[in-house]
Amino acid sequence: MRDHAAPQGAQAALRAIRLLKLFAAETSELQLAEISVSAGLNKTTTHRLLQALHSEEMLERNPATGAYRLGSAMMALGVQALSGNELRLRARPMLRRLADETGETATLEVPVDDTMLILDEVTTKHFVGASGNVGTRWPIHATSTGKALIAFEQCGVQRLNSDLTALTAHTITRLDTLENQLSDIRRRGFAETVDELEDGFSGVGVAVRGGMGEVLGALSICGPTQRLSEARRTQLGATLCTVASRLQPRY
Amino acid sequence: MRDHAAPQGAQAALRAIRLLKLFAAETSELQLAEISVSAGLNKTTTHRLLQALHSEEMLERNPATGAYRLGSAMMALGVQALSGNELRLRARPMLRRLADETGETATLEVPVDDTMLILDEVTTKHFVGASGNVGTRWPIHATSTGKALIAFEQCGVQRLNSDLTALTAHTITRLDTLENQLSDIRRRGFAETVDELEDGFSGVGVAVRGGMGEVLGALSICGPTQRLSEARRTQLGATLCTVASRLQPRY
DNA sequence: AACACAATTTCATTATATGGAACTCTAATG
DNA sequence: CATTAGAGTTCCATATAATGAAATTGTGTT
Repeated sequence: MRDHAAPQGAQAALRAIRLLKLFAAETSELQLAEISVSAGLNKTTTHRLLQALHSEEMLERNPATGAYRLGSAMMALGVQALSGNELRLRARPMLRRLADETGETATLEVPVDDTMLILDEVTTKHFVGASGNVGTRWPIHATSTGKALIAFEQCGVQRLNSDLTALTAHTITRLDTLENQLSDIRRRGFAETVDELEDGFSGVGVAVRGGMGEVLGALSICGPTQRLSEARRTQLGATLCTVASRLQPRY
Repeated sequence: MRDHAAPQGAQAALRAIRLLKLFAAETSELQLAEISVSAGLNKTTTHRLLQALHSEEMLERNPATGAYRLGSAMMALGVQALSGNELRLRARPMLRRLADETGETATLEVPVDDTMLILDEVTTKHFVGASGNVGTRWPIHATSTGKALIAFEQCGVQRLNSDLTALTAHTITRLDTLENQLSDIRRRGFAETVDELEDGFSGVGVAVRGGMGEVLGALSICGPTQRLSEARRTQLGATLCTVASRLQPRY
């Protein structure tokens, strides 16, 4: 993506993929006309690409309304992507321990465009399985994980547009303000979010690397701002850095 | 797909999608050369399409080997597809009841090309959550769910090639033999597999429909052949037909 | 019946996709 | 060290496939 630009000569393929991504939003069903507008593509072209996606079961259609939604092939590939994700498997026991030791919520997240996708989450309230936020996505600029990621990822900042959406009164909405934080994050090794994603919600995040040092995602510990004082956040940051470095494979 | 042919004028998009589908198999990482061969595409073309998929994070690369694997965007879309799937949500309580009442394993499955993807599964051994087979795919021709599906789905048989892979000595390997079963399945309302997928494993499956009668997937009850006598399978078939019809939304 | 808007189809033009060939990179071998 | 093999990447001319304007069909509402 940002460190690998889209190639010349694959416009149609890219357009199809970008159509698919429209369905990653909360709205599960979309009609041709709205898709065409959202994608900024001619209706005929959109129609043709949707038919291609439909013919391969990446999208299916609601027969009552004709609207498109993600299909069974998408499910199969998604499940395969998740179950093949080594990081997720390796991180689970560590997440659980983090949640135990801190009494807060621990998450593993990976970047998707300008968001962070929660891959796994362990809270102290339920130790059983994935909890409610797995699969949700949150803006990079408002999350500790997102900030940690772009601080360490090559060309990470390029994931963001110049206008950052305000989620609370505390959200950083200027790219240059955010960029000013990055060297500090790099120095300390962790990033923070304080009432930026949601009022009363704070978190600490660190980047997670693969065996060759490449940034794969991020870990976080998060909870009510009330409980996450600055001193505590610093402590949690140090804990997370230790865990992240243990999570990195050695070659 | 089979009832909707691939359009003219979307060759590149289709090729990209078909490359993605190569990663649905068990092998999680693939290199350019093998992908090119598997896809039957020129290496340059393959490379370009892979770059497109990579730039959108549908695929990511192992930096040590350069090999491609499914990426974070695939995970996000897959999770979205699963969580948006109404059938899965509606079927869960029924699956649990089925497993309780029968003492066997109950599954919900949807078709992906010539396979059935297990979307949900409840066994009597663990009532807690998804068990080990969710996300796995099995050949349509050897599963009760697959047979039930193609019996009722428009142009369902077109999902299959003329040569059906033998998994056991009992697997049906001729398309015409399988086609001969379909009218019987339609008459009875359910389909069976007996030692066809795996020796000692049998199942009963029924098609599941949406509100306009369109075939969405299938339900099954399965277990050791020893326990699933013909008489019992008939009984289970009737039970499944009742459940399937309760599962169908009414408009 | 008329109207509005959704979806689908047609077809001429040309932009984009294609693939052969060359090049670069990396690892293994003599 | 030089050579070889095979992986990945880049270049570029050509023609194929993609594009989109316009027309047609389908559906629901008044």
